[in-house]
Amino acid sequence: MAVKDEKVFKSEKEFLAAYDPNAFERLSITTDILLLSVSSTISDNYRKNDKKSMSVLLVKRDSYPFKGKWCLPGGFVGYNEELEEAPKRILKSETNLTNIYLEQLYTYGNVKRDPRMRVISTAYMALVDKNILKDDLKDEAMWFDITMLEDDEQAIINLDNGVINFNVKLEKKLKEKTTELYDYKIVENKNLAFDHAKVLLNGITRLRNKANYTDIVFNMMPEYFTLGELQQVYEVILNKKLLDPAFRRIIEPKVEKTSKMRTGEGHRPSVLFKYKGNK
Amino acid sequence: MAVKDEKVFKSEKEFLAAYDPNAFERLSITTDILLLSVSSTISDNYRKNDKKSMSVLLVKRDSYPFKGKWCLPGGFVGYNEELEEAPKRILKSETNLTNIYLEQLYTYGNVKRDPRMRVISTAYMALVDKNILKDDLKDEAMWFDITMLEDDEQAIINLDNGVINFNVKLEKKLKEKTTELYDYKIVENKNLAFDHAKVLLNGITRLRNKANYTDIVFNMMPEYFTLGELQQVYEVILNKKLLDPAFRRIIEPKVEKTSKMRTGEGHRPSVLFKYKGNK
DNA sequence: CTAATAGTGTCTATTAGACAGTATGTT
DNA sequence: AACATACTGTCTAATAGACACTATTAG
Repeated sequence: MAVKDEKVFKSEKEFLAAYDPNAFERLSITTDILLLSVSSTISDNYRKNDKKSMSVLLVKRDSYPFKGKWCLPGGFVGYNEELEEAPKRILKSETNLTNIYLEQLYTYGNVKRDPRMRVISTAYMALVDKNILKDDLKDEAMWFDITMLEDDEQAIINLDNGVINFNVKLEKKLKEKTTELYDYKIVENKNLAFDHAKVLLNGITRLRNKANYTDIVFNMMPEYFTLGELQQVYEVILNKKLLDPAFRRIIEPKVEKTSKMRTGEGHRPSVLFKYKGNK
Repeated sequence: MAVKDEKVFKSEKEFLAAYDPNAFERLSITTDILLLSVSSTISDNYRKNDKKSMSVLLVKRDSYPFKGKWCLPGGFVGYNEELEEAPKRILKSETNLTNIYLEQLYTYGNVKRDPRMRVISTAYMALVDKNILKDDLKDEAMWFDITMLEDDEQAIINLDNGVINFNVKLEKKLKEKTTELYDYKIVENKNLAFDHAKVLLNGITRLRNKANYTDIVFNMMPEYFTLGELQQVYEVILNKKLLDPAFRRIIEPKVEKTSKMRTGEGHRPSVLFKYKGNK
C-alpha cells in the first residue's frame, strides 16, 4: 500500500499527511471532443430547401504520432483541472464557443491506443448550431459532412469536407455478457487518428438514440426555426424520412409558435417556432 | 510539448523513440464496480411468493480515507492493464465470479473526490444472479437491499443489510446546456465513502431505463425462471406494478417455454422458462 | 373448501403510420 | 399558372392499459 502500516494512524488527517501519491504508477488522461452540428448545402434551384447533413469538426494533426491525419480536438486533462472543464477549455480555444451542450460519451482505455504511452481518454460529445460560429476556427480545424451506412455486421462512415473525402469502416462483433451489445473493430481507416473512428460511431449512435426520447436535437437548432427545418434535422440524425403529420403531432408540445415568418423562398412562407422546453 | 522541436523527426518511429512520457503531469485512474442483483426475502406464509428487492454489494473500508464507511469494490487500474480488465479482476477477487455482465457507467473526475490525491475513476455496472454466488464473498463485503424514493427534486436511497440501515440523500439540480439533464449533489451521507452515492444513483437509473428497451434484466436471472419471478424482477427495477397480460405479451418473444415446472408452493404450479435472446 | 398464484380472453384507450387533401407564397 | 413547400383532416394499424375470468395446486 501507499502508506506503511496504516493502522498506526489515529485520524484521517494524520493519514493524509503521510500519504505518498507516487506509490502507484500513474498514467495520463486526455479528453477528446466530438463536436457535432448540422450543415446546409444551398440548392441550385431557388425554390428548393437546402439539403442538410450532419457534420463533425476535425483537426489535422501537425505532429507525430498520426502526423497529417485528422482527429477530434482534444488534449490532456490538467492535474488540478475538473474533468469536465478540460473539454470546455479545448472547445473554447478551438472554436471560441462557451456554454454549449456537452455530454460525457465514453472512456477509452486500450493499452495501445496511443503509441507514445498509456493514455486513457474520456470522450465528450458536444452539440452546436454551426451557424453561430463565425468561421473563427483555429488551426487546421474543418467541418466534415458525415454519411453513415450501417447494417448488422458493419458501419461505413464517409467524411467529406469539400476537398478531402474518405471512408472509415468498422466491423461489429457481438459481445457476450460484457459491456455493450457490440464491440467495434476498425478494419479500414487511412485518415482518422487514434481510435477516433469508434468515438464518432458511438457518438452518432448515442445522438440517434437520444433524439427519440429526449429534446437533445434542439441543442443543434438556432433560436428561431421552422418545423420543416427541425424535421430535416431529425431526419438527418435518424437517417430516415418522417411523415409530416406524425412529426408535428409529436413535436408540437415541445415548441412555441411565434409571430415571425420565413418568407421569400419561392413557396408558401412558414411560421418560425422556438423551443419551449419539456412538458 | 513532450519532445523538443518536433519537426526534425523524419518518421513516427523516430519520434516515438525520443518521446518522454513524463513530460505531462500524470494522475491515477481507478475503477469502481456497482454490482447489482436481486434478492428474495422468504415469506412467513408458506403460500406467498418471496418478496424481491434490488441489492448492491458494498465493502467496508478498513483503512483511511473513509475508514469504517461502506464503498463499492474498486481499485487502481494498472499501467499495462486494459481498462475493462480492471473491474473484471476486482470482481473475480471479490466474488470469485467471471463472465458476468459488465457495462461502463460513467467516469467521475472531480478534483477533490479523493482526499489523498487526484484520482479519476471509471465506474462499471455489473449484473448477476445473486444465487450463483455461494457466499464466498471476500473481506467485509455484504449485500445491501436498495429502496429508492425519487421525485423531481431529490432522491433518497435506503440501504439495508439486515444489521445496518442508512439513508443517502441527493438533490437534483437542473443543468443547462451541459452534460446530462441533472446534476446530483450529495446532501446527506454518513455511511457511503467517496462519491459512490452518485454511482449508485446513476447505475440504478441506467438499469431502469435499459430495462425498458433492452434485455438487460435477463443478466440478473437464473437459467430457469417462472414468468412470475421475471415480472417481479422487472417490477423491482422499474419500481412499479405491471399488469400480467401486458407483461406476458411483451416478454413472450424473448423467452422459451420448457417442460419443467415449479411445484410445491401452495398454489398452482408455474412453467419454467429460459431466455431465448432477441428476435 | 380456501388461500394464493398462474395464466388467458377481450374490450378500450392511446399512439403511430399512411395518405390525401388544402393553403399560400415566388417567379 | 406552375412549382415547391406548409400545413391539416382523417382513416387505419399497432400497441398499451384495464378488467374479469378460469385453472390449479397444498393444506
